[in-house]
Amino acid sequence: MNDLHPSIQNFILHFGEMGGNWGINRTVGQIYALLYLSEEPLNAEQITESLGVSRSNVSMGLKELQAWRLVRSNHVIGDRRDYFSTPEDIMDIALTLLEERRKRELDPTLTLLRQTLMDKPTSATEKHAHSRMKEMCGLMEQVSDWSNELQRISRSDLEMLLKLGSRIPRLLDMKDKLSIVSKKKNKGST
Amino acid sequence: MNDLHPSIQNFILHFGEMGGNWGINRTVGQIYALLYLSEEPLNAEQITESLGVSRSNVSMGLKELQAWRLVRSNHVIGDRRDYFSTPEDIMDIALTLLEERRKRELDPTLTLLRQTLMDKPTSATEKHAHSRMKEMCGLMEQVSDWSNELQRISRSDLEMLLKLGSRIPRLLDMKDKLSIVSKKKNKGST
DNA sequence: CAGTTATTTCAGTAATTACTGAAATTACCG
DNA sequence: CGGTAATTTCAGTAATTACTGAAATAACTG
Repeated sequence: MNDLHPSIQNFILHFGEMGGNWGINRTVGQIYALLYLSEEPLNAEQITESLGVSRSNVSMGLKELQAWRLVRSNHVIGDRRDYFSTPEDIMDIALTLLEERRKRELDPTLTLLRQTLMDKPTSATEKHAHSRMKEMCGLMEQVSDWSNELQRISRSDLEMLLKLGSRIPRLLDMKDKLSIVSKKKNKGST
Repeated sequence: MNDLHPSIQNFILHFGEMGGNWGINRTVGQIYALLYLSEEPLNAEQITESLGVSRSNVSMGLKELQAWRLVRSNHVIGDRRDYFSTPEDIMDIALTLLEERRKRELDPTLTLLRQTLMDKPTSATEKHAHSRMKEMCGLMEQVSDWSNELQRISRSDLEMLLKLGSRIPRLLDMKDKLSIVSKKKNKGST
């Protein structure tokens, strides 16, 4: 943790502290931050020294980050050690994060909801619960679809979409107008 | 936890277990699930009985859910107790969740990044770290803008947007065509 | 304002999660 | 193979977080 520039230290410490809010622990957050800022890939020993945590803790942290697909291991010729790095492209990182969170936070609930909604409710209480679950399921499916679509579309479309910012309503307005136009032209093409 | 229909029980238990992935604890997840499915608002005592946890634990859980703005307290005339419920509209709930998560997961990091990026980097290492932070900051700002925009737009626009699903590229394509048209007509109105 | 009920706070404890160091395993090398 | 370096595993422990019950506080009521 020493011998790092203060601004880099702060970033690493911050990621450690934010770990709680992000569902990862301190060390995992710090490892990620260190690798994210590092110019070249680092081996486990270097990470251990930089962060001042145990070698085994680093090993477990790296495993978790690899499970998240946020860190990958590279190899250097003539060196038996693993070197770790984060993907270069910030957009890759964001998409990975989005997909992994969908998998962990949405999918299990969606599965449960779909199963539960197979049965017809009987009592009034059940009917109400059933309809609440249906609303939740519907929304989660839409969010899940969006997430999947973002993974699919071209990088340039993705960047365009992100840059939209406050111009979203204007875009939707265009959509309306266009679909009216195309309806007139060729009888309703949603 | 007894005297609830199995499908309701499962939902509550699932929310409890998912708590870990969502950054809340088991009890808080269970309280939310119970209130979400409940036909009418419940008081703390009823929640205590339904879930089989201590009264004080329920009190703390409700406090946390209120801090998240996911649960509100209502009052019944001629009854001194607080009754708790979740907002009816699933879209309200989703927007609240989105905003609270932005506040907790994005804003603090954004603040740190902006501060750090005020200083000019000197060494090569620092320069690289600085540029990485800049990329992260830029993306986070775009995501944050989107999140804010979603809060602002009309409910019908929001629903339209959510329903888009796999038609996103088509929409962006329209945007392109339109902006070309308007450029031709009145010399560039980005 | 004395009595009653509802709610919150908080110190102590239970449960869970994170971390370490030692031992085991894996991967490579001559 | 036997030797060595790198990595992982895991039992034990430390640290953190969640939960409880008792006591304090707050909110009403006659």
